[in-house]
Amino acid sequence: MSVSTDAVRTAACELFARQGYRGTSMKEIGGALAVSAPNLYNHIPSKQDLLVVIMDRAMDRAHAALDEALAGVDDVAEQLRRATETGVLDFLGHPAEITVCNTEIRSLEEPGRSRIIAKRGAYATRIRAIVDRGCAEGRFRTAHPRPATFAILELPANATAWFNERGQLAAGEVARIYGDFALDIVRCSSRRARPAAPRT
Amino acid sequence: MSVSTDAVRTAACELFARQGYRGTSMKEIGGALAVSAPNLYNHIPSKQDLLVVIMDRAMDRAHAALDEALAGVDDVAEQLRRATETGVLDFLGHPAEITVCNTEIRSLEEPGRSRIIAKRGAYATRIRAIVDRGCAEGRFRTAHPRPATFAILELPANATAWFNERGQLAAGEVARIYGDFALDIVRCSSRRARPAAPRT
DNA sequence: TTCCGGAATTAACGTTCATTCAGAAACCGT
DNA sequence: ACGGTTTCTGAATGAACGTTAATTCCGGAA
Repeated sequence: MSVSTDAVRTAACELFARQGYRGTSMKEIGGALAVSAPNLYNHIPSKQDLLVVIMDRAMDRAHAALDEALAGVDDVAEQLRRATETGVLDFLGHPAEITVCNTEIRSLEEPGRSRIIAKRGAYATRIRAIVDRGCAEGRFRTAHPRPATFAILELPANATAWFNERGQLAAGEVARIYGDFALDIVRCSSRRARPAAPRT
Repeated sequence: MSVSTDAVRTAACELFARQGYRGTSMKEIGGALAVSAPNLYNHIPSKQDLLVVIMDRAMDRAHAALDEALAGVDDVAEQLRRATETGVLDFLGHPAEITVCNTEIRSLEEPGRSRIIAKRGAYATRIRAIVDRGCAEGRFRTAHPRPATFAILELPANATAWFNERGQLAAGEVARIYGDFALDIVRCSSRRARPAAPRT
């Protein structure tokens, strides 16, 4: 059976996440697929392209997940909760991609770099808009929407960092906990009641 | 004037933060000091040693800053606030060191790696102890002290990430805002009143 | 059976890198 | 002005890297 383009990207993503882009050689990526390094070039144009495509897809997936999470939701507190929960679930479900996104932006070369940074910025802007609306509507009482937005944007990455150290919590519970953190950070006044999670 | 060991470390730290450890060559480090690459070896034993010492010192400084911040403070909420504020101020004051600490652990080789990871773990344990005590005393009402601790540990790094994008806020204000975030996250019931900061 | 195209390999190229070494240059107390 | 020490450089080394080239292998279509 032959090596597929996606298999190369998956193996590369795993190695990039663990060792970094520059710390991973084409030989290692090939080795993960029991294949020689030059053979990879039958399936992908370059090492840099691997990185760009991995990040591009992860960003698109994050945007799509946010679209779906917000569809039909009007309450701004519920929007923020869903956005955060979706982010956490997306991150927990694709830890390697996310690690690469968070640590290898500096390994990107133009023109991919600008495009991916723009996508990341667009995501931040969408979250920021929710926070601002919550403040405008008086639902969020924080006096610092900008720092709060940045803190919230980092929550999913934070969940990824320690999740699975021990397997005590299910992903859904983690997502709910972090959704609460987000509402705590903006000082949401009235939030919808949720069933209590077990103490962790 | 001759190149000092500390000057090499400072220049290396700046470059490591911007380009990554593997993405920075000894020639570049020398170039930053207007000096040849081989000459660096008259002042430092190896490139890896640069990374280890940078991280080691940053960790020691963080521990010392926490010592000082907690000295003579008994109230657990005030402890958490001071710990967070001190962390933010330390990070904002040494952004390059912190960036290196947060992104280049994977570039560490043994035996330095284990030692530095242990120091990082000890710091996390100290913060965790504060959160646990606050919960035990009933001051913190969060049902999830473990995730809360991890979220709080990331706050200083988060502040560093966006600080100075525009110079609107002074470091002290940022520290106070993040101190509030920490208390929000653990759901601290009664917190000491603070003068209001300007809206951001 | 023949033939073609993709998948794979080995060899090789040019580059970059960390590090070593031998010696030049600069500095300093005398 | 001198001798010794420190500081520095250019040349060189061996290894690793991304990538290209030439070639072999194999499965399926004609």
